Amino acid sequence: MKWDTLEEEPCSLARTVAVIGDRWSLLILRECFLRIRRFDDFQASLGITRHLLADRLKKLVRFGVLRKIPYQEAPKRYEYILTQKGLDLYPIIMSIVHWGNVHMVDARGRPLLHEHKTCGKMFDPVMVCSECGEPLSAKAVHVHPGPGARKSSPVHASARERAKRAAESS
Amino acid sequence: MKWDTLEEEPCSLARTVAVIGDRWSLLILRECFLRIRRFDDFQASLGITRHLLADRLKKLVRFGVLRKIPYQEAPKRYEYILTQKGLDLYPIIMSIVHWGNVHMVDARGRPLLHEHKTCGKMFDPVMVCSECGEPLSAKAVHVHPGPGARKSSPVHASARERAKRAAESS
DNA sequence: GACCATAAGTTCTATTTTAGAACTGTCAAT
DNA sequence: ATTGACAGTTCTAAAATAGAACTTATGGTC
Repeated sequence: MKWDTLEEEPCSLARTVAVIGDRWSLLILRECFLRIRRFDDFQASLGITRHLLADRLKKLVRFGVLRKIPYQEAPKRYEYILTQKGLDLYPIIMSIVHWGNVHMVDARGRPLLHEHKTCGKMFDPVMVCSECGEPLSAKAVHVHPGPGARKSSPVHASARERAKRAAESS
Repeated sequence: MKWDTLEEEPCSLARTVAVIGDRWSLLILRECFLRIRRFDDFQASLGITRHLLADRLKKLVRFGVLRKIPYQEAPKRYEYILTQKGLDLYPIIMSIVHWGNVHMVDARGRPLLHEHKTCGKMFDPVMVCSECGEPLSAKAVHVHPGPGARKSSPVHASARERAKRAAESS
């Protein structure tokens, strides 16, 4: 696959993967949410090569997730800060962290705890339905093609047929 | 960085990135949630090379996200289905899809719409606090070191000092 | 019995990406 | 004049990926 065409796929997941779907971007964004803003600080705290860091920051700026803000003239120096589009990635980051908390912790326990300033308590993120407020599970969701759907199904024909037969026989 | 050590980092995000943080894994998992289960079907609907698909499926099985279930003997054939650990990735998938819906759609609109069977309405996913039920934003969350935290801060010293000076001067 | 199709991989080479280290340019402070 | 901070760029070697062909096992067709 050509990764520069992924962002044009008729799939919101694929388009988001074009932005954050490599090994470094999510780690860089984690640092952004932890208030890291400068090139050398990203480099030192992540151990990423400078080459790749420059490349990824450029990509995140191009996608409008980060913005370069000058913090000094002579020599020109910039900080990388999250745009609103970048801040909106927070639910993705939090759901990833939460899955890691549940399924990937070792005996020592969670590396980080999260306090909700609004209510003052330690919390976990929960994903709910915008309409009824109930927690979401994969089985309770049905998918419909939207206005931007591709004509042919993304599902391979033979798989479609098998699914159809299975539905008929049930 | 050696990617095989990422899963041992004292960071739940890094450990999850070890599982899903490459370009193909999330796309493979999208297919799983759309009921794709067989090798050739993954291959045909994604256009991934067979080599890489075999590799990624093996990795997802190793991490306990997918399970191989035999569906025929002679010759032995398997289907790949989501385990509970895999099903628990649903909030990550949904938050990624939602971000793409909001920030990456073109003029034609969303490729997919989601209906919540429980309430019967089209919905968007919302991330809320488990304790008070309020929607979460990055600014309303404060991070504390947990029992599994590393001794030294993940934040580079010079950045820490800058943050300290900034806090004192405010 | 020879031939083709299905399915789930494996093997091969060529290309692309990444790692790791060194280097560049600009300015401030000593 | 020298050193250090900062934000990159440039280089080569190593690793990952793409793309296509091949393998193994079985069942059905001519």
